[in-house]
Amino acid sequence: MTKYESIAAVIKQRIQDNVYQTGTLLPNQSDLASEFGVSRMTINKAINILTMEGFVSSQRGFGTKILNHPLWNKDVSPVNEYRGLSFQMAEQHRQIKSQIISFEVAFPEKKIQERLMLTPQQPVYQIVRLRIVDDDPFILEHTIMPVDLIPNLTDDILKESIYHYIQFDLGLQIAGAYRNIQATRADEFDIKYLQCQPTDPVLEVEQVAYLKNGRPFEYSHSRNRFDKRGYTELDMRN
Amino acid sequence: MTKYESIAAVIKQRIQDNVYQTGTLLPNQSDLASEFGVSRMTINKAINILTMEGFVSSQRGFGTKILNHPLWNKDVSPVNEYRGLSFQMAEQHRQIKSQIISFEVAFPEKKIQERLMLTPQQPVYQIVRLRIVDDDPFILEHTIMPVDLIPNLTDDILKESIYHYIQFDLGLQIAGAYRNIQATRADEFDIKYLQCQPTDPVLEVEQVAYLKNGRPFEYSHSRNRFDKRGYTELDMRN
DNA sequence: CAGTGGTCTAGACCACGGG
DNA sequence: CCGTGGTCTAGACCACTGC
Repeated sequence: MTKYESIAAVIKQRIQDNVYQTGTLLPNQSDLASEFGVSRMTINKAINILTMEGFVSSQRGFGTKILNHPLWNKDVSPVNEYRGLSFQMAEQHRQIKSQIISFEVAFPEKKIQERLMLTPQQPVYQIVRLRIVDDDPFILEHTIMPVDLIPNLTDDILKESIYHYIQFDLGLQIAGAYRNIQATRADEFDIKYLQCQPTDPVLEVEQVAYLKNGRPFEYSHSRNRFDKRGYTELDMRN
Repeated sequence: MTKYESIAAVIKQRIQDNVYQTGTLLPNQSDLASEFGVSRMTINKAINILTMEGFVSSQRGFGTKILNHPLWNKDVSPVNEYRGLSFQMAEQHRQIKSQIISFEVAFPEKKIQERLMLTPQQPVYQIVRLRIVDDDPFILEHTIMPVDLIPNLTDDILKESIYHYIQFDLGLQIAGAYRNIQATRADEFDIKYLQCQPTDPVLEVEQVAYLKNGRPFEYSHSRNRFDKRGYTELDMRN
């Protein structure tokens, strides 16, 4: 934990505790620097985090205003998506189960070779999992990962969290992801496993996720029941 | 344009011109600092931008690797969403027309009062526009904005770009937006104006956009034809 | 005008990855 | 071990806001 992260956490707590009230201004950066015994650049970095997370908004020549946060009750940590669904649900005290529908190894198709930067000879896992939250089918996930990057994947890991395995057991660092979100019609798979009607829409999230070393490690399609789950984001800038 | 923004632009250009090649490492930050005649912190800030935009990925103790960018041909500028659809389409040399379906002023409903932080007595515009790209119906936008924040809105502005008017004519600064993306069924409006079938899915983006001064200035629902438009994002971290 | 945040510097120390 | 990027400092200048 760096200094600016700790300071951001303290200020966030003060906002939540109404020590700093919504609609008012934060103390100026110099005063905060004195209070925390750090340089102003460090305060500036802390405030940048809070800006990205949507808690405050700064204006040169004016000050830093505390915003009425649209997602107070939800998770807005900067690592949001990369802890996987398991973590998110645990935070909301919801029970998640994963049913493995298929788990195979094969050589990648052309499209996958391109997306994951693979040769035709590099095998991939092909995983289909049904994520069940509080006993209701929620998301049908089709995941493809290179075997050489993610070795020794087992049923036990798939039933828990792949992301936990990648980050904590393999020690790999995740850089980010590219996503495309579409609405589509339910297909036979969705009808069977998500228990959709044939005329139901489905929210489809296509994702390619990358490691810090530059290699894509996951290509996935998440098919979400339209009445159970949306996709929420907070997009704030400096 | 700040120094770190210019430097980021130069480095990005070198990547595009293959002066720095995909998969190799960038020169180290000290060398770049010498070359550009700036301090290393400035180089660091420039590289942060490139990281957020998905061009490079840094690892402490190793270096900064140039990534195979998933969106080379698309717009990844950091102000992506805030220039509005008009600007995006102009960049792709596509023709956009806006048909005004309704444009009224009214007192806000309860839900809108909450979302836009208004009293029941503060009037709002209620705008419905059909965005037509290359002569095909594309998006049906329901937009609500407070009259006091966005004065003197006219038909002419609505046919062009509201975002341009807000930023350039009114001089307001946009902080960001909260979005929720859902798949839904087509309703009568969609069928009539987007020329959907009754069984077609629709991609719905609900958005609340904020100014830097903390006031929400827009509540909107964009209903996108499922076969014409998805929602794409690049989500990279440090 | 005084006060604010945004940027920038020239150093420094440290954590980490690789040989 | 060395070289890397990440952080941090104590200042400085500037652009902008509001009065």
